[in-house]
Amino acid sequence: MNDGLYKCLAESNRRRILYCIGEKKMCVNSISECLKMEQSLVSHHLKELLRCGLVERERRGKKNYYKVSKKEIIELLESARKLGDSLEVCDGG
Amino acid sequence: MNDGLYKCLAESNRRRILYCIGEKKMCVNSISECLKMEQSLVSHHLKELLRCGLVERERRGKKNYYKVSKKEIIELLESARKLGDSLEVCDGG
DNA sequence: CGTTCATATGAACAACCATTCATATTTAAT
DNA sequence: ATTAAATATGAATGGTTGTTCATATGAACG
Repeated sequence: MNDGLYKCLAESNRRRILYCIGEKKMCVNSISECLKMEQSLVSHHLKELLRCGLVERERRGKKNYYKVSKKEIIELLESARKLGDSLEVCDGG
Repeated sequence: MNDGLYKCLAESNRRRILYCIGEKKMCVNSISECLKMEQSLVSHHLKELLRCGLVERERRGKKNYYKVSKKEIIELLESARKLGDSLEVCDGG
């Protein structure tokens, strides 16, 4: 069923992290600063992203570098965003 | 930000409903029977799908017919499924 | 070893969400 | 108007999840 992927992408901070990393490799601190998010929160989310295979980790010295594991992930985010924009959200009524 | 789309797709029963409807138009009862889900549950989920613009409703007599509002939605589900399958999920460790 | 930087972890809490049950609304037919 | 069929709604509940805070782990270096 692979609920994990969907659940993972459903969280806006996790999507922000993925977008932030993009095609680079980034350590936790950089992501944390870049997004102005608490370090521990970034860490928690990275753990979840790792668990679902959306990012990969590369330990180097003190720092841990993360990268998005497949370019298709960003592409998926892009098409979802476009699709989302094109939908007519119907609120209250 | 349009969190709605992602949140909506993150729920497996809602995805099942979308897949079930596919390119057809279906009334609540049919969906309910087809997926062996309680009528009220289907109704609740359809309401959410409607709210996010993922389905559209067509009232006809007693019955309400629902259809997936854009074919891109099913396509997105498909690519997400494929991507999900290709990811190496890393559990406990 | 002790210290510092970088990251991970765990507990606790609040907010959210899916499900169920019971009931209301709507439409059509008699 | 009554009844039945189809769907919607609301309250209640249990479970999940995001966030924070405090603390632990690990790695490098004096």
